[in-house]
Amino acid sequence: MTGHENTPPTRRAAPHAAGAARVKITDVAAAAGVHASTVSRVLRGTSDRRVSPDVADRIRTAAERLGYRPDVIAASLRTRSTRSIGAIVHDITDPVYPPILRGIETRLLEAGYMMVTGNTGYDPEAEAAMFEQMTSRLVDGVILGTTRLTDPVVERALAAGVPLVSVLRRTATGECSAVVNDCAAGMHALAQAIAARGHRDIAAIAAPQDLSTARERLEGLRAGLAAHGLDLHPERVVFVPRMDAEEGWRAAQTLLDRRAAPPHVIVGVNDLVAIGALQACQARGLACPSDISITGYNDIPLVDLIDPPLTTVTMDLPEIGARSADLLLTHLRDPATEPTLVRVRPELKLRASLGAAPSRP
Amino acid sequence: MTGHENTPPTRRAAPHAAGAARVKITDVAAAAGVHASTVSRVLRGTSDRRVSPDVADRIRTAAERLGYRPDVIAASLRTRSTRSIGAIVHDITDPVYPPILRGIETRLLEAGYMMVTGNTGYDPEAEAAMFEQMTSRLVDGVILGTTRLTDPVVERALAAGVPLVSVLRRTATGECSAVVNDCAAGMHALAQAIAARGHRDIAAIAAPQDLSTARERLEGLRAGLAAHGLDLHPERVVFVPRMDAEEGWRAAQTLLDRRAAPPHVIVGVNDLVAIGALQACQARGLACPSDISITGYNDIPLVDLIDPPLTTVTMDLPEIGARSADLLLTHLRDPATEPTLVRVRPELKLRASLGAAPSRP
DNA sequence: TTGTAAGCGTTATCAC
DNA sequence: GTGATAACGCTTACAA
Repeated sequence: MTGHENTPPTRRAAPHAAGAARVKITDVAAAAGVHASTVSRVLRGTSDRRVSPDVADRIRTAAERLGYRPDVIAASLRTRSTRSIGAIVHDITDPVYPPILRGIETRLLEAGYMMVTGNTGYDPEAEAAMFEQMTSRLVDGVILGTTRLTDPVVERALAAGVPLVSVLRRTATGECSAVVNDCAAGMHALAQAIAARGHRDIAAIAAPQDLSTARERLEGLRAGLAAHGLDLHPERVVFVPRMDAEEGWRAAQTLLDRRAAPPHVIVGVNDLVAIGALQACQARGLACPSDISITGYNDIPLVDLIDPPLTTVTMDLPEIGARSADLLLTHLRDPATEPTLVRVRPELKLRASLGAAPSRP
Repeated sequence: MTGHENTPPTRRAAPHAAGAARVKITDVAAAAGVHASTVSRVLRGTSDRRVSPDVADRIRTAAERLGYRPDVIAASLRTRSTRSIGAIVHDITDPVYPPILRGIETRLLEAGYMMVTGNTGYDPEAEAAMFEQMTSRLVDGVILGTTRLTDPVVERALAAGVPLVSVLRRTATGECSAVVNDCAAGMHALAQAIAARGHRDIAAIAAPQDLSTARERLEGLRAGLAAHGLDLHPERVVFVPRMDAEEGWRAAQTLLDRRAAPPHVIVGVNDLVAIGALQACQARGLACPSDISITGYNDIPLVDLIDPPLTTVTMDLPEIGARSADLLLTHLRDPATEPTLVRVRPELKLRASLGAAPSRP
């Protein structure tokens, strides 16, 4: 992993950009014997004004022959639209994001937009910086996957009139459009399954409550458990700063250290955390699910194949991405569109990591 | 994936101009009592001409007070640089790509560049279309993760003088810079481990040979096996069109159908394919590794936790991404830079999915 | 139906 | 040191 070797050169073909000057719209116009504006009208397909078919043909032929491709930057300067949008996420290596981004991109391409992506690593300052960068007229709108319940970036977007859709998470007041998973519903279903298996001592690894997902999952779990006469003792809840496996491991250690007896179940705020917790338990000699049950959320790839297969909650991430793109495109088309909240219903995936309650006290 | 040309112009979007007109450089100039060009000099920090400190201060204060942020599009039109680069991959939901993209983005942000991403779904036409879109002056250069051994996109980039670096894969002739994993080395190590465990009947699930990764892995495997007196019978090789789990499943079925006895080992071209094969074997009642061994490549997240843990080859993907970004930035700074090939050495990860040869014939 | 001309906001290149 | 001016390549009222 450390040993790199640089192989020197084959020979370079031609010098660089210095070469062929870009063919521009006036070149096409000259070749077709018309004015640049006519070329623009034809190639852009503006329907308000028609051009005669033969002129149009001549222009298209010339453009083709010269290999003309419009300079999108120049066009953007004039039209005030870059036909690209920004997507900001915490960490693209969190498996929950790629399917969402894929869904977004697919829909955007259909609409002729490009996608600019940015990772912020859970750093609010990086979130703000990324947003500023993107909205220096680089993008027409933003899809925000880092949204906090009260989010400075969202406020900034609102103040600056930047079209913005929140994906996966939402703000407290719903002043911007969002496409989210119904976390409460997912957690209710999970709580029901936990109660049905006779578990009484429930623990949770929760995440910062300024993210709607984290908050709704914790509250949903509490409410769901309460419906079956169960609760979460404060000693049985640990908060992690980031929702990854390493933090999950650490949190599980904390949980197990707090009391002599391990809990019956550890409910992870997401799959990565649950996997970290699972490893921590196994490292301490606790077998899952016979000694302890563990659950996650998101159903990321391969959690159905680990040992034991992880009980989790699944959702249609590409669909969530696609719908957020749709929503943003709607806002772009009509800035007066009211903020909308789209909830996508999740589905419980029962697997072996959630077993029957152990016969311990 | 192909039809993303023009959408009928619904209504000229008035991108984020909800109300407040953007403050522009002339506003700052007026507020500071200087000319716009002076503002530009100060804010941009061009060192060729010095501005008196108090004027500079006045300008910075005014800019701050007015909340001025330069219009990057307008600047790009003038400077001919957008300070963003494009990253093209087959499929961002393939876990091999996110760490690479993360490495690329980190390095780019440090250098003040943004990243535009695009997925092509293994479709050469989509690759070409994406490249054209991006290089309509939207990006200064491209990092290509879809590179084929002879690649029209690379040729196009060369002809058009678009700075381009290939990541993960490379072309046959090495006419463009590339940062790759040393697949042959990885496969040699794997072949050695296979031979050492007494396996004789080796099968492979290979991928299209127009990708350097696929070709080098297959050839590396062949060479590695040959070094131990083993070979790959043609009946024991299946090619998949895409390197995902579904195709791996299908390919394994094909392999198992071809002969009465299953092979001792199935070597997957990557982890996803190996996982699909593993599931297919298990579905047919073959236990891994007691009845059959299976190996992958890439060491994607969680393959160490599945049942059985997957033997695979790992590499430093963020490093590969970062180095490709470095290389592109170098080409951007000095277009005369010679094409360079960087090889990153991989490391074998021996896990339970590779066991001893079964005692069958 | 097509041409004319005025920008879009910034920066490079001159003057002064 | 600072200001004036002319692009950068394209789009779009408006004129013809």
